[in-house]
Amino acid sequence: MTFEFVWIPKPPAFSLSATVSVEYAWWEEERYTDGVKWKFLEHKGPVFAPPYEPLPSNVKFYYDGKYMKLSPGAEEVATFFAKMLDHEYTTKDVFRKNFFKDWRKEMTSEEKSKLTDLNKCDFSEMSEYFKAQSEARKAMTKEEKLKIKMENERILQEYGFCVMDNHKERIANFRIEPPGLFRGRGDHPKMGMLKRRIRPEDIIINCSKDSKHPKPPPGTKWKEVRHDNKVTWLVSWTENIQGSIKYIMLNPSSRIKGEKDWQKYEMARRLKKCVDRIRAQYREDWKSKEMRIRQRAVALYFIDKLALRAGNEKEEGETADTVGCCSLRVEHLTLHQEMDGQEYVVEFDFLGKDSIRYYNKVPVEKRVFKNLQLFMEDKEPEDDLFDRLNTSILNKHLQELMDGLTAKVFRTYNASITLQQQLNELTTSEDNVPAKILSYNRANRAVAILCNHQRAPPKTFEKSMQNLQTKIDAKKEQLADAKRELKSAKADAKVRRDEKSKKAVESKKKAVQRIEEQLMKLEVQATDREENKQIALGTSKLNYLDPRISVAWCKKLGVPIEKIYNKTQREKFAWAIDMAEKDYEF
DNA sequence: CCTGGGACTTAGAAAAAAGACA
DNA sequence: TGTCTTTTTTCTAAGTCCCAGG
Repeated sequence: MTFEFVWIPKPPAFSLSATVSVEYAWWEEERYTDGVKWKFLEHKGPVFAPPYEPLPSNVKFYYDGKYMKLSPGAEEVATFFAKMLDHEYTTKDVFRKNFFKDWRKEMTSEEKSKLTDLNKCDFSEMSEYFKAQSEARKAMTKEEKLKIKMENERILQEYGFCVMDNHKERIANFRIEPPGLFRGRGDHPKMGMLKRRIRPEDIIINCSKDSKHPKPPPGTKWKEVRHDNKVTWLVSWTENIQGSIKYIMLNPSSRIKGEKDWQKYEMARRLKKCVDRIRAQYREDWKSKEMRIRQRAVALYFIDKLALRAGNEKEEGETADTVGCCSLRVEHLTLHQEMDGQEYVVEFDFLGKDSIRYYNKVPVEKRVFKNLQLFMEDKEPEDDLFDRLNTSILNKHLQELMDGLTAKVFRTYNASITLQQQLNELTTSEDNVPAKILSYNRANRAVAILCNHQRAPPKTFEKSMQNLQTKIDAKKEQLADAKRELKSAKADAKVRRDEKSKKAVESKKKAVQRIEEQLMKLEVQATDREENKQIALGTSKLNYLDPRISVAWCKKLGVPIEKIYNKTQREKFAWAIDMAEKDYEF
């Protein structure tokens, strides 16, 4: 098994005190069973955001057309806004209002009394300055770029790894989030608020007692150093926008993340074994005389059939207004007794996680339809559809149906089983490799559609499609030429009847074949890209599809694993690549 | 039961790096 | 060898789910 990290040849400036090996197969070792996550943990702490560098004096800020020198604190916050000036965010009312309110808190009392209207603030010189800086960065010489790269590599080597139980592991996010303006997604009531700078005094360090504790920067102190081996994080701090805790944790390639990921798929496979029983049960429950049981059963049906998320309650006004299954409101669905020749159609239209729109028209069984009518009766649009249900009730029920079962397991299960089925349906061993990969992507796509993984169509999508079409046209012409040449070579060979012309025919034939193959590849690529316009495959690949299904498929059909997983993905799924044989079944 | 905090997974956008192309 | 395009990596927000304490 190869399990590679990128090592630079020179030794790091600092070495962790334990003796460790990097290459190891954690999946061959024994696991903790008692909630203990590790016995030894040593790391160097976080990397803080670079301190603020004041603007050069020739970069000016104007208020109401007049130059104004800002105090360092106010200037820093102003630069956050200036850096986003080209972004749509800065045109939004809520963003501007929140920003201005927080900016004023950083101003001196003099500034506060002068700067009273954001519309009169002119950040354009700052904005130009930052654009020029980023241009300058692009235009740096090779040597300068290399120097920066080396420095980053050094920091990675020093801070990017930790030792957990005899093994050196990669840390995922060892850099503290820099200060800036909060960018929520969708209609977020807090967009534009100032995300404050994190100092050592805000930081809680978690490591083992017997490790070399990380040192805070000179002249500073950590908030706390604790030794909690029931959790996996190395560093935490409380963020000021929502008041939630942020963590530094390990990379997906690490043992601690990998084991959990593996477990997740094993849980989904357990669901596979009893899903028929559970489905029969909730169908029975549609008829229950108890409203709460009916609601629970219909919600579970949606979660199973449509792969909806559980839908926890959210605090109103604190976040964007989004919902999942249990938090659906009456206004999010429309019932159609009959639609497009189908009976009992439910039209869903709501914003889900990340304010991604879920829009779907689904024919449902009569009993479900009737239940929905009942749930919606005498309710206002903004009322909860499932007023007798929440995620806690639902999960408690699921727990009783199968040990460890929760709502999200259905998403994992349905995603993985769909991939497996689609791969079986779409691929044949006779196909060539590009055709197999197109089929794989289509199977992956079916899952992404099920899970509603969308992306904004790339800004350059149309152009990139056109470019590809141009290539295809050129290739077609090239093919026509090659065919013509082949024809004349054949005619020539017929007249001459010598070895040389025969050989010429053969080589022309080969050329035609090669070009045909290239053309096919381009056409497949075009199809793939077109179908992928608004669909994001990455999320399902990384979080929902049992990697062993993909590994087995590759092994069975002779597709190199690199065609399916890039380097990062291969690192994350090293366990599956090592374990799964071609006959693996989810 | 209900609430809030805590720990962890999942998510798309944006930035950076790599690759293709002129 | 720079320039444009595509892929990969980084970033951090936004979910899920569990648990403690009232």
